[in-house]
Amino acid sequence: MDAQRKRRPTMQQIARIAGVSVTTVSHVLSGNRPVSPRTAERVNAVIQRYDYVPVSAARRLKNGRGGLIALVVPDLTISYFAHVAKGVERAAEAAGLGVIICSVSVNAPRRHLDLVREGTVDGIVHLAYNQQLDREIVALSADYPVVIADEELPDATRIPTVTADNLHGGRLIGEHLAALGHRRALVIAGPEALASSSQRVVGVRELLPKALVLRGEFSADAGYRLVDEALGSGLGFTCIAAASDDQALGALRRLREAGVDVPGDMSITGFDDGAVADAVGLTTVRQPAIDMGVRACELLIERIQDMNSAAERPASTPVELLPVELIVRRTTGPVSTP
Amino acid sequence: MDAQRKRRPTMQQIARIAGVSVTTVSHVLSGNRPVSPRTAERVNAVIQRYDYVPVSAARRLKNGRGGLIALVVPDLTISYFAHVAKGVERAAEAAGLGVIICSVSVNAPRRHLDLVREGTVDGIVHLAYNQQLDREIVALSADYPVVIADEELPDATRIPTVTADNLHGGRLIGEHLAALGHRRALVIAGPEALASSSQRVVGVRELLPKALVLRGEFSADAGYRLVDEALGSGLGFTCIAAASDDQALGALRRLREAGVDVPGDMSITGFDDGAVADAVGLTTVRQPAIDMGVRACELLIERIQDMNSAAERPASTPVELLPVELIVRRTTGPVSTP
DNA sequence: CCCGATATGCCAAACGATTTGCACTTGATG
DNA sequence: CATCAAGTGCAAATCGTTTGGCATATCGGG
Repeated sequence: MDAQRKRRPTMQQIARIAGVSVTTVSHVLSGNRPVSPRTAERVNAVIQRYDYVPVSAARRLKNGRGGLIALVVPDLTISYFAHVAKGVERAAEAAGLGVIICSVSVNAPRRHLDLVREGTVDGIVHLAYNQQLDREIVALSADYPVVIADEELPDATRIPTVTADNLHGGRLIGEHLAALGHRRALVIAGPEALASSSQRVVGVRELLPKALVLRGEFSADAGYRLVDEALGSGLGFTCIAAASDDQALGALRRLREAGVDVPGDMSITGFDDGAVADAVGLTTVRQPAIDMGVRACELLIERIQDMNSAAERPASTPVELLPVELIVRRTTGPVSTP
Repeated sequence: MDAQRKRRPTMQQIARIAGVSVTTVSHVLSGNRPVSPRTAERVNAVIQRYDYVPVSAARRLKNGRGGLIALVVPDLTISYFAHVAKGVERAAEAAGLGVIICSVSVNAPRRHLDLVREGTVDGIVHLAYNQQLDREIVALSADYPVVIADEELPDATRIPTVTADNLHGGRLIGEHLAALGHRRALVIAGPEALASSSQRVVGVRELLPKALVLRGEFSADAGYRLVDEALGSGLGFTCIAAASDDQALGALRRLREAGVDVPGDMSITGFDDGAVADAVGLTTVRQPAIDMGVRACELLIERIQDMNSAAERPASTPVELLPVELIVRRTTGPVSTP
C-alpha cells in the first residue's frame, strides 16, 4: 500500500501551503523580524496541521547553535547525581533549552566531550569526579562553554565552578558530634585528590582534632571495608564521620555484623542526604543537589552568551559555594559512658 | 590579544593540510571507499594534530542519521530508572551509538518527542509511566523508531516492548508469604492503569486469594498513607505486599511509628530491589533493570534499521518478558501465632 | 491626494559534510 | 606490451534552515 514512506514536511512545503515564502515561515518561528498577526496565525495553523518541526541539524548548521546543552555525569545510579540532573533540567527548561544527560563511559570517557566539539550541544555542565579527565576538561574549556559542578578542579580558575560548602558541612558534623560528647572519631574520607572530600575532613577536624582519617572510594563497600579495618586494628573511637551516605551505609552494615549498637555504642554520620539516608534514619549533611544543578546551568547559559559575543573573559572565576544543612536523625547520640 | 576566536578546522582544511582531497578525508572517516593505508595514516595524523571532529549537524543533514539515540525517563531520581539507563548506555556503546537521556518535563511533556521529530536523535527508548503520553507515543511510533520499556501499553501491539515478568514476580511474592504461613495479606498496588502493577497483583492473589488490595502511587508517601488507612480501618492482615520498594519503605515507616515489629508481627515485601532495599534489608523481587535497558536498546537498533530499509513491518510485535528473582532479606518471617 | 516611514515579503547565498560519476595515475598481471 | 584493478582527485549536487539585501504594500500626516 503505502510503500511511500510518509515524509516529514519541509519548511518550503509549509510555506507553499500557507501561501507565503520560507522567509516568512522562518520569521514566524524565530520572531527575528516582525510578522503580521494575521499571517503568523495562518502559518501557525498550517504548522500545527502538518505537525511540522524544523530539522534541528539544519538550524544548527547554519547558525552554530541548537538550543541543547549536555550534562555529563559519572554515574546516574548515584542518586545524588540524579538530583543534580533534575536541577539542571529545571533551569534549562526555564531558559527554553533542552538538556541531554550522558554518563561518562568507562571505555570511551572522552566520547561525551565530542558532543560539544561536534556541535551537537552548545555547552556542557560537567560533574567532576573522574580525575583522569580533568586536564581534558580544562583544555576544552578554553574553546567551548564548560561549567564544573560538585567538585573544584585544581588549576581551573578560569572555569566557572559551583560546589557545596564542604568545609562548613564538615564543621557542622564536627560540632554535632563534639556537642554529644564525642572526642575520638573515625573519619572515613573520599579519594585524596578530591577537593570536596578534603574540605569535609578539614571541617570535621577543626572540632575533633584527634580524629583518625582513613581514605577510600565513596561507595558502601569502601565504608564496610574501612570500618572492618578499623575494628580489626582495635582502634578506639566512639563515632564515625563518613564522607558520603553510601560509605556510612557500608559502615552501618559492618557495625551491625559486629553487634555494635547504633547510636548506643557508636554514632555515625554521612554526607549528601540521599534517599537512603532518610530510609535508614542516617544523620547526615544535606547538599543542595537540585540547587547545584540549577546554578550550574545558569552559569553555563551565561558562559555560552559570553563566548558567543566574543567578550573579554575574566582571568579567573570565583568558585560559587552552596549552603549545606545538618540533618539529625537516629544514628547519632550522646557518647556512651561505661 | 586573541580577539580572533580559534575556529574549529573544517574538513576542507584538513584535506589541504594533508595534501589530499575532501573526498579522501571523508572516505578515511567513513570507510565507504577503500583508501590506501599510507594515505589513511597521513590523514589520521592531521586529524589528530588539529583535533578535528566533523560537525555532526552537517552529516545528519546530509544523510538523515547521526548515530545518537535518546532514552526518555519519567524521573531519573528513581534509582530503578537510572539502572535501566545504564543498561541502555552499555548496549548503545557496544553498537557505536551515543545515548542521551531526557527526563520528561512536567511543563513540556512532549518536548522530548520532538528530539526524534526534529532529527536530533535517530530513535528513542521510552520508559513508559505517564499514561497521558501513551497516545502520542503510539502515534509517533508509526513514523519513527520507538521502543517501550518497563511497561506494556494497551493498544500498542506494533511497538516493540520489553518488560519484567511482573506476573511471575507477583507469584514469587505470594508463594514466599504463603509458605511462611500467611493467609491474610494487604496488597499495595500501583496506579490501576499500569499493566505492570496489575500483573503483580494478579500474581500475588493466585497464592493469596483473600488479599485486600489498595491502590496508590509508587512513592513512599503513598505506601505510608495506605498502611495508615488500613491500620485505621482495623483490617486484619499479617503481611503487606507492596508494588514497589518505595511503597514498602513508606509502609515500614508507618509500622515503626505504630510500634509494629517487622518481621515479628508483620511481614513486608517490596518490588524492584533498588539500592534502598539492600540498605534496609527489604525482602523484594529483583527486576533486571540493566538487562532491560540493554534489550530495549538492542530492539531499538533493530527497529531503526528496519524502518530505514523500508521493509514491511510485522503487524504485531510480541512483548519480551525478562526474568525476575525473589530476594529474601529481613522483613519477612513466619506468621506470628498468638 | 501625495510622500515618506514603516511593515512585510521574496530571493538567493551561505552553513559543512557526503556522495556520485568520471577521469586519471599507478603498479601488478598475463 | 596490453590490460586490469585499486587508489585518488575533481566538480557538483544535496540536506533544510537562516538571514541580509532588496522590492513592495500599507498607513498616517500634510
